[in-house]
Amino acid sequence: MQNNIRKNIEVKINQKLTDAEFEKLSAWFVPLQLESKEQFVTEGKVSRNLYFVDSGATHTFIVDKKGEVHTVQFGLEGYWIGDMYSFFSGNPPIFNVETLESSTLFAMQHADFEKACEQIPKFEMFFRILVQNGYLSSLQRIAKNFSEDAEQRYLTLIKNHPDLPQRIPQYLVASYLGIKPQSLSRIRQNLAKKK
Amino acid sequence: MQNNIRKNIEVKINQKLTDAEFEKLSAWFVPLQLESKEQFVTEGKVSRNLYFVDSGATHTFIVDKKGEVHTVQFGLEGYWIGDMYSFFSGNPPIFNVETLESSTLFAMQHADFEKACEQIPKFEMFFRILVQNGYLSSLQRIAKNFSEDAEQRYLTLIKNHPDLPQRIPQYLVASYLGIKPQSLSRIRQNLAKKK
DNA sequence: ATACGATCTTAACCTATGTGAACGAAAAGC
DNA sequence: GCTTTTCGTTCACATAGGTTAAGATCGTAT
Repeated sequence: MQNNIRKNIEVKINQKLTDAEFEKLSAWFVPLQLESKEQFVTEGKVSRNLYFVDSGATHTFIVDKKGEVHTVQFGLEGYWIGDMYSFFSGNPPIFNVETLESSTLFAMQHADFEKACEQIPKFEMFFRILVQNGYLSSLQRIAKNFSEDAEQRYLTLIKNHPDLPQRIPQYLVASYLGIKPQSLSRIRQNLAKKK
Repeated sequence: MQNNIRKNIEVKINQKLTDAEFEKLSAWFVPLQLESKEQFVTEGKVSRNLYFVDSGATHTFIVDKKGEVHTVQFGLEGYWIGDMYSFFSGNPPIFNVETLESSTLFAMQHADFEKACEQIPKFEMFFRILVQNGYLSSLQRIAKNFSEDAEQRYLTLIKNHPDLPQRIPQYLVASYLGIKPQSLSRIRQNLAKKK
């Protein structure tokens, strides 16, 4: 059942898990079936869970002072999501996370995460790599946001995730690109004309 | 000599290091005295070192296709810097790092880092926290860059680092804020008028 | 002290994106 | 099936920041 998790971990650490290791891990990942538009992590409400997206889609976002939504990342199949700050500190989260389609997640509680790190060194290694990669890619995203305009960022996004426009409402894609929906609409119009 | 490192680690893990632990660690941190404007990590040239800024200042940056510099982060006293991607993977770095003042750094080689993580669990814990914090703050920065204009970002920056304008050339502050030096100059002019 | 290069300022003009509003289309509720 | 939101498009106009270029300052080397 948690086979996607197994594959995901094995690819990242570039090693196989033994069946014994995987069985232990499996027990700590609780399946969670959600409908579309369910917000399961809310700014301010402690969430000591780490989630694996088995199928479906989510987005992690903040709401600014003007009430505007800014998407920090999308979570598609095979992504690990949640509010790491709340997960580790036990303080209320900084981010919100919501499903965008009906989704199957696996949730791991912080207490079980600690056990997993202690008992399965490969899992600890996996997690270190996960966080490192996330950190690096967010630094690169900061730089890209400064050096590329919205059109280029949009093209890169749909090149990397061709299915995204079909799955995710356009106003959320805009919020990920850091522009308004009308601007994304205009960009798409310009791109259509160019062809 | 490496006392700042000791304090830095102890604060982050919220525990004391024993003298024995600290002595071991000390041996793995090699002091490095650099002049201003020395580039010690260069995009493309493998750098398997992690650096602690004991005194001085550095900036981590990328150069885009147009040859423009984008500062990803400044490293002041007490900051940990370097190209984590190269450090862990052994591949060439994604970022460049350069001193902005004459600086005293401590460098830790990757091989020693591995030993430190194995032999001193508190160090491994420290490093996990360091990377997690970095990841979170970069995600927040992405969101802030979208929700605030350059003037607000500038005000926040100098509020958090009042000494920065005296230490760092303005064109680099601009590159950190994601704007051109002329624009920062204009923003400062507007702020002066407002008062 | 002088001279040169690097940095900062200012200003006029340009462009990408924001704003507000109207409209149509698609989706959701009844 | 009809109605009501929600979402996407388009347009006219506003604005933040980019571009270019000219001077003014500052720093450093000679």
